[in-house]
Amino acid sequence: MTTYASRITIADVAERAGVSIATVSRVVNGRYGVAKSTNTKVRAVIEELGYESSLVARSLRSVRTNVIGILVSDIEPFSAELLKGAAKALRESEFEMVVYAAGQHAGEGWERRSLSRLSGTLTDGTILVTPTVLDVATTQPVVAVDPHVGGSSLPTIDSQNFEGAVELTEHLLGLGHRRIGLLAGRPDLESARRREAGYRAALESAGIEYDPELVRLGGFTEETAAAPARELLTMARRPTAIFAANDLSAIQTMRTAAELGIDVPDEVSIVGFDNIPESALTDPPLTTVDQSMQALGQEAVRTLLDLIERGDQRPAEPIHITLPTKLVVRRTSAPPPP
Amino acid sequence: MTTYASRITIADVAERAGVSIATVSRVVNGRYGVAKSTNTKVRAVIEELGYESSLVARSLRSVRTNVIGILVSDIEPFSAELLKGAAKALRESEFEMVVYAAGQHAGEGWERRSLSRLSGTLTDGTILVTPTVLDVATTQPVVAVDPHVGGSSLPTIDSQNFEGAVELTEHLLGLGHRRIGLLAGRPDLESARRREAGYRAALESAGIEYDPELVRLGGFTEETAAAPARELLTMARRPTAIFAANDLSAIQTMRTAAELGIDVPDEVSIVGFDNIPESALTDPPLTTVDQSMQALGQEAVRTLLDLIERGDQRPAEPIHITLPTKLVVRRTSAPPPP
DNA sequence: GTGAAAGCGCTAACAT
DNA sequence: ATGTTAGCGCTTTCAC
Repeated sequence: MTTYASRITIADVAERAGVSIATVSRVVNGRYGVAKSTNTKVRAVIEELGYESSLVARSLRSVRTNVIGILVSDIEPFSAELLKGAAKALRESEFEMVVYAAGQHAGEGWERRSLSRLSGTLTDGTILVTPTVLDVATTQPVVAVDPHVGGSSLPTIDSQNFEGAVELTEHLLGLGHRRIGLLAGRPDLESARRREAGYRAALESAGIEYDPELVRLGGFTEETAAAPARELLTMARRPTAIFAANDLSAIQTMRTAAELGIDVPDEVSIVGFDNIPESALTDPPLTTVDQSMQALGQEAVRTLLDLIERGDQRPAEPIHITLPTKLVVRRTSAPPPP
Repeated sequence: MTTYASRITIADVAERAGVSIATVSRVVNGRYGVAKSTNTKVRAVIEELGYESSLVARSLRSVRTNVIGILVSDIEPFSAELLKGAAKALRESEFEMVVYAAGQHAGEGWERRSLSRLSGTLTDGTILVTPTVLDVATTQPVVAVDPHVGGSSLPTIDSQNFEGAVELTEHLLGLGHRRIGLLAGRPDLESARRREAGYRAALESAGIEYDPELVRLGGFTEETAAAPARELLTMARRPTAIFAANDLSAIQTMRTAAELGIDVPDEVSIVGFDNIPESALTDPPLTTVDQSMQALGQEAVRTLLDLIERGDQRPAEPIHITLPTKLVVRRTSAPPPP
């Protein structure tokens, strides 16, 4: 039942080495103007005591920390993939990263709160993942990934949501489907809107009239998708295919279909969007659109580091990078039942 | 080309509200002894200015931050899964989390460095993921997940590596394999050692002599596994099955087999360990052992929060939680060629 | 009920 | 070459 030891500070090192804390700081940061003998002695003490400067205290004082922040509302399949990509991109740099997950504190405007809590200190720049507000007063470079609202002045990275949705819908049309349900995301999310627009555009090109009856709001989570998925699946004239606006809601739709004893894909085709790893694990594996979440993360890091290097200025030109999507045909899509 | 705005601090709020910063601090933290009218006024200004206290500055001063830290050397499939689990467990608490990824700075002893940089400030406690050293002088509660060395005094969460390896090896034996190669992890990693021990124990029970010729060090990464995998696959008398010590090296082995034109599983069975999502995406999907990385994360969070609640003392009894593993038979394992 | 002031660990002038 | 000092933004006594 020992209590925890107290942390070793720069003062401990200074005292032990018989120098001032300023000197220790100089040694730690490799500044010029320290006698070789002093340097050696201080280094020895640092080693002996196992001292490591506190990122927190340091960041409070100095401008540059060589750490970037990635703010997510939660760590789920989408953000986890993105983080893998970000970490990969960071490996080639001198930067480290802190990920801040707001968790259940992620109510409306979590990104603004998290941003003010971390930015301006701790980090040299920040990546906002699927932020819901974008008019953040920033102290530092900020890059938004897949923001929930469009038309931002912030540098933004997203995917070809519209094109992907068109391709996916055309895939269903090509299989012979004419009654295609849409389990849409929330209308306040930009990516959801674009996917819905793609769905409508593809229908229109095929000369099929848009039927609002076949469209339900599914949100982007399993919880919110359950009820509307059930509605779609239990309609008198059931759609022969359902396009769920993301994989999580597609997976939930498959689950609901299973509960109702409806076979996928023989009785109804179900397709998603994102290509999270989990989508390949469903039974049968899900047909979806790959939006390369890792690439989103990599691109966001590259853009941010570039902005940081560039110094304390916003970019002259608005930055808006859109990455390609790709149809991934697996086995939940098939011709409609006769 | 605007420069970035400067951050709004407690002083800005105080000035605007015509009170001292101490009062603002009291309001922010809900302390007693603030007149109702003052409270209202200060809150209004906070709202107006969009002020949010800096986690960094706050943590420097006060003990409790309601934030836990998770230290990983990198974000890859294993740690990403673990983070998902941790985030899930955190949703039921009032805590938020910061993940610190050391990235390329993750040399020997990264966890000690990262720990001193973050702990004692910023966080109320820390989870160390696959740390290589364990004799950390801690200021706060620390929980280790899947540590690389055994026999630690730190609270530890890991999986039944031994039992899982036994079960996996018995699966191969049951299919009729007698020459089973092992692509082992590094001997300095506890989990790798346990898996190897399980492999040997299963062979022994089956009355098969251990053949060091069939064992190669594969490390736990795709890069390090490539060469030894090739050695195993190109031996004069090739093993009929290969047990790779984790999924990443198993996936690399499959890749190498494909390059050599060796069919999996008809000519050689390949199995892994971990059940990362990627393991189900290989062609054919990989037979492996599930170690429920998400559960590791959840359990680590629960243990840590418990320690934090308990106050500033180390637990009286050593904590060591071992989670069950489960064989996942997919399609890379089959009877040996005749 | 509120403000002044000390100080958390550190860096960056400014002295010497 | 080294030390002294002033903060960074915040919380917390201690006065009033």
